Amino acid sequence: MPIVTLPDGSQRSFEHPVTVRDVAANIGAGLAKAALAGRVGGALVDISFLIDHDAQLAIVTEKSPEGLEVIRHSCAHLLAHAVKELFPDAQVTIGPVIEDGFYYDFAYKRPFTPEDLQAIETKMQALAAEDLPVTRSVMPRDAAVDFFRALGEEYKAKIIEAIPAHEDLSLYNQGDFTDLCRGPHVPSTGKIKAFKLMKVAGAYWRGDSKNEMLQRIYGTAWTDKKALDAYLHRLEEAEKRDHRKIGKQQDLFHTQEDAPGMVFWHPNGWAIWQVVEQYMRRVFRDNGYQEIRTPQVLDRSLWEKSGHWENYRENMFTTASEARDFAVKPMNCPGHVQVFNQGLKSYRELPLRLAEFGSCHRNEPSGSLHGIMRVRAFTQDDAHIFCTHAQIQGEVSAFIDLVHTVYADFGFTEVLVKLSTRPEKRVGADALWDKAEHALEQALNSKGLQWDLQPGEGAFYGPKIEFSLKDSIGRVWQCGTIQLDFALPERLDASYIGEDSARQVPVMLHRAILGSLERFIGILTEHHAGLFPAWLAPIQAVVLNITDKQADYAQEITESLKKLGFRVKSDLRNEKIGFKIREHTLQRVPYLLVIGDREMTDRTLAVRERSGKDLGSMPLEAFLGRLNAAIASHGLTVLED
RNA sequence: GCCCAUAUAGCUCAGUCGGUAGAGCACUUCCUUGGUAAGGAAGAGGUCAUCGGUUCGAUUCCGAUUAUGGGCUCCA
Repeated sequence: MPIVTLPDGSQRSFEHPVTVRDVAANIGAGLAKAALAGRVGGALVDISFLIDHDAQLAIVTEKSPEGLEVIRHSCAHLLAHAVKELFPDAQVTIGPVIEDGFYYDFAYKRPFTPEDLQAIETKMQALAAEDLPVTRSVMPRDAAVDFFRALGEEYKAKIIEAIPAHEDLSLYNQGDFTDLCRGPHVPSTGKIKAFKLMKVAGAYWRGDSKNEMLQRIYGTAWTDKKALDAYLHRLEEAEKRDHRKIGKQQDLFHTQEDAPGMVFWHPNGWAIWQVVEQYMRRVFRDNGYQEIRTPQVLDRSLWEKSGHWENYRENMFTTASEARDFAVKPMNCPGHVQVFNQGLKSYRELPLRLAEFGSCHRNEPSGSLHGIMRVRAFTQDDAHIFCTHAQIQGEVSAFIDLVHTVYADFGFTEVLVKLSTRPEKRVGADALWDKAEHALEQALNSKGLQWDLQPGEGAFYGPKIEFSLKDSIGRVWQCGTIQLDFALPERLDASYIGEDSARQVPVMLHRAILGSLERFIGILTEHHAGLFPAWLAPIQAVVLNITDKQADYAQEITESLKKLGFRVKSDLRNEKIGFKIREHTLQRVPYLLVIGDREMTDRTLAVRERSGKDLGSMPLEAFLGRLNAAIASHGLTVLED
């Protein structure tokens, strides 16, 4: 005689065991129709699930995040169903829910074409229209292996074989299609109303590059057409702010075949770079770092000593001269240790913080290159802190504050933090790891920060903290990191004289805030959708004359602004003012300074923001006040656009 | 590196069922001196990514290479 407790605390008792569907119907016919699944206790179940004892129950509809997940999962099955109908000899593998949708991996003798995709989607729509009931059944593991093997589904059989023998498995059936699945699923295919297949791509079986390549079909699914359209619209918006597109439009940089994965910075892009670099240089200076510069190319023996030659040789650019092998540096740390090693160091000199805008080259796999976000030549805001074990926590703690300050200055207020601990393959004694992980944890907790633990994800030489920021459209970018290193100082013979006059090996902290400047500028570009705030904008203002009568005055204004250090240019072309305004607005110049006869007579400027807002005429000094305020605020308090 | 797709003017793209190509914008010249998102006219501009094959003939078909894009793997 189950008593069912609903989320609002109300209770209903029943004479017999009841299904989730029964309870929903008992509450109301509308709810019964809307029910997609149930949550009994903590577990998600089908609406056919039988409740035979007292339980907490929530009816899951499309209004809840779980409901949407169930729809997406069922949509993945619908995809597999359609593929099996159209391509009976394709084999199914797995089809999980992912952010915004789902995918399903298939093994098939030939690649799916875009036309296939269209046909599959049409088939899916037909199967959804049939509103086929989705039913669950249970089978012992070995029977399930035989069942799928009989169907010729080798991959599925392999998946099931990996499950312990004593377990029963649930199978879901719709029409002629049956798939192994934990569930739950929607009660019938008609509940899947708004979906679209997005793309087909290769994916390794079990995610291992040694395995064969399967074909993954990506799809998106939503509760209704409106939500689907909104999602597709979001994708379009994201595409509009693609840094590669904006980089071309605003003449920031280019890449070409001769230097894959390496960036040619144009004056506009380099202006942004300089702002970022000079800003970080100041951060270094104000926080006890000393900037250095180390060689680009170093002898092979150094890389052998550091261990890079052994582990990363494939990804290093090498060169040779006079019978010696060299490698272009993929990291700055070995070079920084060389600087540390010059002269005898005392514990009194620690912590020693050495910073470098280190230009590194890594021969990344060709398939992983992406615009300026993933490149082969990049520059980090890199620094290494040499310190004692006792200093670790203090240094990490100060760094956590610094990361947040810097991100806030760039307009990123939401920062996600992750702590990665010892991996299986590692160097250093466990006692050392205990201490190091503890120090990082303490530092995080002392800040009252929310953070996630990633067990086993640390580097082989030490644990690390990673900092990710969220951009204006909610995407997460991992940028900052601080990593403890117990191995490299020892390998490269770094030491200092301790209080006890004995030689000690310092701990080394690798740390970066922005990460790769190339990538960070890409992130900034997409974050701002090309509307760089005044402090970052490559051109901060353009002076426009109405007719060439005002050309001299316009030049004079331009020159005085340039002398004050602003990035300003004039546009004296024989064009109509509307034309010039359109061009520079499209170039996202923050301020347009229009000069006609009136302004020339009054010694003023007519100021227009790129948003189109007319600020009226003002003397140069008044504009300077405004520009300086906008720059100083980093665009964070002066709202525009 | 692996799978799939793509590569045509400075940019965005069309096109050629195999007979060496076209638009808009940009560019140059001329006219226009115009007050807040495109004034007008004329002109110039392409070894159709590279290399090879098929063919009387290839930008088009086939193959390879390179790069780019979307994924997968990787990211010290």
